[in-house]
Amino acid sequence: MPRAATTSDAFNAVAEPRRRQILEFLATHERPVSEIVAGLGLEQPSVSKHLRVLRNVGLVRVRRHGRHKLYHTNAEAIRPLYEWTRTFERYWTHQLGRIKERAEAR
Amino acid sequence: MPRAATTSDAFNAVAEPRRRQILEFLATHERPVSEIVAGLGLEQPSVSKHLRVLRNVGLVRVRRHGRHKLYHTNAEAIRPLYEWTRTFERYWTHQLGRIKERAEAR
DNA sequence: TTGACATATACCTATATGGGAATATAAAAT
DNA sequence: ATTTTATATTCCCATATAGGTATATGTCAA
Repeated sequence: MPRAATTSDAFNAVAEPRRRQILEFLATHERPVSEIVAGLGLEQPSVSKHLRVLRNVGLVRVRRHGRHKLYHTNAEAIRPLYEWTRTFERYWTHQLGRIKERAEAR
Repeated sequence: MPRAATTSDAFNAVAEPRRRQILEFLATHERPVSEIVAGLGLEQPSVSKHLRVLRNVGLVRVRRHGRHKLYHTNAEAIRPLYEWTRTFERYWTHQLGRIKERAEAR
């Protein structure tokens, strides 16, 4: 079985560095594709493809404006990733947690 | 160009659901491979392979104990993911942020 | 309608899977 | 030394890329 599709969930979509860049770039304002191309120095078809993946998992939203399409990051979709990583917070914050953990392991 | 290797960074390693399960399972105590196999209902070779990926990106640590190998999650390696997702926090917490953002977009 | 601009899709290619089965390696037990 | 137990690795296969190039679709302008 091959790896899961990038369109299967936000975790997979975000695994690609360029897509993370795009999400950062679109977090503050909505922007047309051409600005992403110019801003990040990527090929236009490449950007469109990444946007498609991001759109499929709900990480970005679009609206038409004239002949442009304005994309922006939908932060809500990143939240589950945040929540998941956050469940490990206690394990890196308190050294105590680790020491305790090792004691329990015996 | 194919997708980046799962061993390239934590983002890629964590994109696989089973690996996330393993990380959760090994967060509290260290455990031998056999317990992961039994606990998550996966094939042993599959678990070994996932552990290899996780080890390569520093998401888990190992130590020998008799003929067992005890694995445990290295939460520190998850922290960068947490930090990255956290940068989007203001965009989902305050509705204000969004309204402001839309105003700026014009 | 025709042309120019903005995005999206199609097609091709090299590559990295992840699972399953079989086998290899390592270390304790007898 | 041999056997048993615990993990790791190898091989094979179907599949999903991500980039590049060319082309299609969509929308406004003249």
